[in-house]
Amino acid sequence: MKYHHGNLKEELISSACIVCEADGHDRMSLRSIAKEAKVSQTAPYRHFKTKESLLAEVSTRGFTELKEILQNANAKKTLSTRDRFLEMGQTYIEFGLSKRNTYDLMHSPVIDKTQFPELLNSAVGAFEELVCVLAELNPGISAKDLDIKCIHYWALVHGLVGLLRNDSLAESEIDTKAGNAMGLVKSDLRSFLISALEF
Amino acid sequence: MKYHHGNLKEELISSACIVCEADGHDRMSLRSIAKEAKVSQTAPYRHFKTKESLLAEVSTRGFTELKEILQNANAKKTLSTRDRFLEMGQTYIEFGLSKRNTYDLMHSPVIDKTQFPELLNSAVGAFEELVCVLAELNPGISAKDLDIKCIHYWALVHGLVGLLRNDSLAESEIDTKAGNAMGLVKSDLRSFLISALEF
DNA sequence: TGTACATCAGTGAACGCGCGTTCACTGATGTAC
DNA sequence: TGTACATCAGTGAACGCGCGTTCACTGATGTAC
Repeated sequence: MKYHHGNLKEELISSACIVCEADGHDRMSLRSIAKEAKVSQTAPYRHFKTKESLLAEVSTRGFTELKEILQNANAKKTLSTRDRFLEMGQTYIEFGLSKRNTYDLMHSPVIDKTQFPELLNSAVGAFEELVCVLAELNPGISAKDLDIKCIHYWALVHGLVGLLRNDSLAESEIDTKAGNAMGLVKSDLRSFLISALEF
Repeated sequence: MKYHHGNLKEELISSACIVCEADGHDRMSLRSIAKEAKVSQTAPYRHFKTKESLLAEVSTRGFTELKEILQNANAKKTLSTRDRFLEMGQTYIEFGLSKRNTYDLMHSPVIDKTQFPELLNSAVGAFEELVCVLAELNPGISAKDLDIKCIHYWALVHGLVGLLRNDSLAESEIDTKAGNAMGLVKSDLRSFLISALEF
């Protein structure tokens, strides 16, 4: 099933991922994606009804990748549950820092997740990886307490990504408490996680 | 020192705050701010060199307000230190949820904080309110451990704001674990904070 | 197998829009004598 | 106190730009007979 280009739909999605990470989801244009894919600016409309539906694909890819790397971290069965949990936290934060613009898109309200079931599924999938390891780490925990723990640690790593990305504080020339503390955390993320996760 | 309008600079800043919260910082335009202030679209240029410098003022106001409400929460001297800390956490989260677009601007990279010292100061001011209460709550703690605790709790509430705002998960029609857990936390924020803050 | 036709992926020009910013201006306010 | 002038806040038209999307098209591919 090859027409002209071959597989432009796929090509457009990966171009969109590249452009999103390069320019940021609020500055990326459909035109720049088309250019990246080396097709005319109207070609995407053969495969995506709107710009939003293409962005939804980018977001879905992001969540799918996040889920996979979390699974990989949790799959290191030579490690203790505790160490796998730590590994997942670190993995999550590194993802958020290295793919910051994609991470932003994933958490941006510009895409209405309820209109893209596949996107919602991939987002929930990443969350459930956290549920698994926390259930293993806390045997016999009630469902409600497990839920609360999940949100707790999710909020912690999500928030940390947000703070660490804020270079103006982290790398502030001004010698402030906030700047100092941020540098401390950034330079030894693992130690921070250990103390924050209260082991 | 009243010309024509009187105090257009102030008026523009408060109009900008209104428009920012209404439209979101990435969708607000200088033109709409001018319209809100009932002046021509070029009038702002008499008081602000660029759009960015006006946005910096909005962000500064946000941090200043945040600092003030945190101070107010911490000033309720009839409460125990623990309860004041809880109060501050709740206050922070409620601010993030009720002024979500302003909160976004405050954490957005569109404004280079290092170019607006007053903005940086106000941001650091809010942070220092957290330092105060945590120092009081943990007498004799080392400076380094205090820093780490600050980042820890700041990340927690910051992350929670991010998650709770994500309505597609929180109010998801689909009956997912993530949706359930989020609803649980949202409906009783205080209980969640108590368990998350590990008292 | 060859031909006529239908389908459909990709093109290039054009649309209308909102934006930040510039510019020459007007007219009110402040000031020097 | 009155007048002439300088200052400067706010105006309205215009600029150039990039954007999402539409449209009529072209030309390659697939299909029926």
